Amino acid sequence: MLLHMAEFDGPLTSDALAGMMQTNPVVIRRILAGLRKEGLVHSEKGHGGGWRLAKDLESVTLYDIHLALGAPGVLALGHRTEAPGCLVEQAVNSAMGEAFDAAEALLLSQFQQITLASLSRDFHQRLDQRGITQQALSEAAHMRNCSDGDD
Amino acid sequence: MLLHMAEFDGPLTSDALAGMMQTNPVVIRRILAGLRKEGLVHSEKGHGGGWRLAKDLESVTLYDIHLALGAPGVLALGHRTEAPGCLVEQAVNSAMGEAFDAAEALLLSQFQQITLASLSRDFHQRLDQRGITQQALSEAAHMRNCSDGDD
DNA sequence: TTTCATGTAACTTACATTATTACATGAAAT
DNA sequence: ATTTCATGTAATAATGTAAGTTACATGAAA
Repeated sequence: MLLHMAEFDGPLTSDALAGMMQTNPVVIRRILAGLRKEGLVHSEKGHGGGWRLAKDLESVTLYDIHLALGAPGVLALGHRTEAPGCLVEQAVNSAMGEAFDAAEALLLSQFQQITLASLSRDFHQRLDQRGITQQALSEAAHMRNCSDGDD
Repeated sequence: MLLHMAEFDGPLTSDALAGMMQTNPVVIRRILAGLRKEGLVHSEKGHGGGWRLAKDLESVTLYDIHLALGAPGVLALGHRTEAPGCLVEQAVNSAMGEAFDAAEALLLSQFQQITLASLSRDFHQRLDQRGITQQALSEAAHMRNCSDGDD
């Protein structure tokens, strides 16, 4: 979504973004409200209002976004109990916890390497390969980018 | 659950296991049915029936169990669409996919290092630290191990 | 003053997981 | 043989979480 905002010149409304992301405007607002708290986006009310990126593409990583989204759990396999009385469970949690921590650390360290700028470059490369000219970086072009595929 | 079975001398019924795991007997059967297909456990009907480990503790790793459970997704953050038309989404999926694959590979490689035997050793170490004698490795002892804590 | 857009709370829907019920199958004890 | 016990499995219900929706307040520009 941030990349879509990056391509568009001017603010994008929750409605427009909801159309791109195929979801509800309120869902967009909920998500972007979190990102705004971390200074990633900026919003304006009223006529000509909407959402706008607040930072340079080079300075925002997937890790920043992850944190801004509340650092949700990355691993689907979870320990049930935090401090179980069962010693068997303690042993299992201990061993799996180490493995989980290592995997999560690796994932997040990679997130820190992925900037919005790098993703944007990749996106434009794919655009060129598809043979679409750079002329129209308008909302219409965005819509096309998102619906031109096979879905 | 397999470690509980390892400690107990003789077959354990779904009911007994459900008590230990604080869930329903049918849930136990469903799970263990999957493990049985991979040869990890064995079941017997009727009087004196129940569930029993089918393999040596040294020869079973968390990875084996993971596979036997159907190799469920390990990562909670997922791509929505498999082959999206949106080029932005393609770029994001590509970058995140690499990070995910690396993290998952690391986690599973660690699972391969963790055997039931190693977990059992850790468990017995914790038992000793708690000062419980080895004398009673009966079901009663199991129940105590699981309820003696602070939960 | 109207229109547009965000800000939020409250509520509803949808989905996946887990739990439960019910009953069939098979094995051992009586 | 028949009763008892335990798994095997399908069908259904309950639960919890995420997503979607409605409604309305707030603020800004036309």
